[in-house]
Amino acid sequence: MKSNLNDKQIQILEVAEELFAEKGFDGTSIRDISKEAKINVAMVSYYFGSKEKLLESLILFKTSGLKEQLVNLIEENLEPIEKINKLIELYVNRLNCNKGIYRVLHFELASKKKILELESFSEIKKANLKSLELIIREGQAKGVFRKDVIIPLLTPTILGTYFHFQMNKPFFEDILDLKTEDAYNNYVKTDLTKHIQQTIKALLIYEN
Amino acid sequence: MKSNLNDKQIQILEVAEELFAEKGFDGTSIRDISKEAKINVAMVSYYFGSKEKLLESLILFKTSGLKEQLVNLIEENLEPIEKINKLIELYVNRLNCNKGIYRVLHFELASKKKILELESFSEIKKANLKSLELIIREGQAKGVFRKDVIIPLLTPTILGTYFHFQMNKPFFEDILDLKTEDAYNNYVKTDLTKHIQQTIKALLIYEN
DNA sequence: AGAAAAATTAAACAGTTGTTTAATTTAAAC
DNA sequence: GTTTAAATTAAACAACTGTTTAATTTTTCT
Repeated sequence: MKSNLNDKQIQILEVAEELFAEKGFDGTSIRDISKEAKINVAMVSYYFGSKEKLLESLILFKTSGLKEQLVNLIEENLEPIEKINKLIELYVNRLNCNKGIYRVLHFELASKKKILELESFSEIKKANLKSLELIIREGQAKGVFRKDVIIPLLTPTILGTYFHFQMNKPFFEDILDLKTEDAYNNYVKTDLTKHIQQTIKALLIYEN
Repeated sequence: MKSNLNDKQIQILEVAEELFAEKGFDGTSIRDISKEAKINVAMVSYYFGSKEKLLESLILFKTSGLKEQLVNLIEENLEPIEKINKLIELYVNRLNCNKGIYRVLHFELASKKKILELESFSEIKKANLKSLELIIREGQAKGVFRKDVIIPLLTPTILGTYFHFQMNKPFFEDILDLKTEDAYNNYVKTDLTKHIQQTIKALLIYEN
C-alpha cells in the first residue's frame, strides 16, 4: 500500500508535524501551518478535508512501515533479550527521528476521542503489542524470561519512560547538564535507551 | 503556608482541572469553565488574572503538601526498598485521586514554556528528585541497591509508565477488559502499581 | 444605618478560529 | 489549440477566543 500523497501534501504534513510538536494540536492553527508551508489556507481543507483529518493523515503517514520493521525484527536470528533490546532501540529511533511526532502520538491522539476510536490507530497499537508478545513468549519458551510478566504493561514502561523524558526536556537539560541539542539527542540515543533496555531486562529476568 | 484561596476560587480550580483533563488546556475555553462552574466569564480574570495564571494556580494548589509527604516518608523507619514501594504508591495515589491533574502536569506543563520556566515548578520537581535520591543513597549505603543507578532516569520510568497507561485509557480498557470505571481504577491501584514497584526493584537490585 | 470594599454582572473589545465560496490560474487530455 | 480537470487564490463566513470595561449588587466594616 503506497501513500497516495503528493509532494505538496507531504510538505504540509511535515510542517504540521513540526508545529503540532511544538505547540500542540489545539495550539496550532491552520493559518500557522499554511504560513509556515507558504501555501494558501484553503489548501489544507482542499487536500485533507479538515484539521482533524489532517492529523489523521499525519499519524498514518508517520507510522507506516513500523509493522514491517517489527516483523523483520522478529524473524531475525537473535536471542530473545537481544530482540527486546533491538525493539527498544527501534522505538526510540523512530520516535526520535521524526521531529516531534511522539508528542502528537502520545498526547493528542489520546485526547481526540474521535481519532483514537478510529480503528486504524487501535490496530497499529494492537499489532505492536502482538509483536512484543511474540518475542516475550519465545524467551519464556527458551526459559530465559519470567513466566509471570504482564506483557501489556511493558509498553507503558518502554514508551512512557521515553515520553516522560522528552516531555520534560527543559528540566532534564538542566539537571543533566545537556547544553546543546546534539548533547541531548545523544543522551537519548545512548544513556536513555540503555536505561530502558536495562529496566526491561531486569523486569523480564529478575526473580523476586 | 496556607493556600490563600477562597471557596469560589477553589470551585473554579476544580472545574478547570476537570475540563483541562478532559479537553486539554488549549481545548478548554474560559467560557467552558465559567459555564460549568456556573459563574460569570469575568470571574476567572478577576480572581486569577489570566488563563495561564489560572493554570499556574491550579498546579500549585494540587501539588501542595506533596513535599511534606515525601519528607515524612523518608523519616519513617523502613527498609529502603519498602520506602521506594511506598513512594511509588504515594505518587500513583496522588495522581489517581485528583481527577485528571496528571494530564495537566504531564503535558500542558511541558509545553507551556512560560509556565515551565517559572521557578516554582522546577523547584517542585527538583525537590521530588532530591527525596528519591536520599532513599536510593540510603539503600546503596546499606548495600542493597546497585551503585550504578542513574537516579534522574527513575522518575521517567515511574511516572512515565503511569502516565502512558492513563493516556491510553481506552486502549487498555479494551485489551485488559476493564469495563467499569471502578475496575479500571482498581487495576491502577493494584496491578499497575505493583508492576511499577517490581520494575524499579528489579532495576535497583538486579545485577547485569 | 451608612461608607468602603469586594463580588458579580452583561456587554463590548479586537483577534483568531476552521471552513466555504466563487473566481482565477495552471496543468493534463484530447 | 481547445476543452476539461486540478490547483491555487483572496475574501468572506459565522462562531469562538481571552480580556476589559463600566455598571450594579452584595458583603464587610465602623
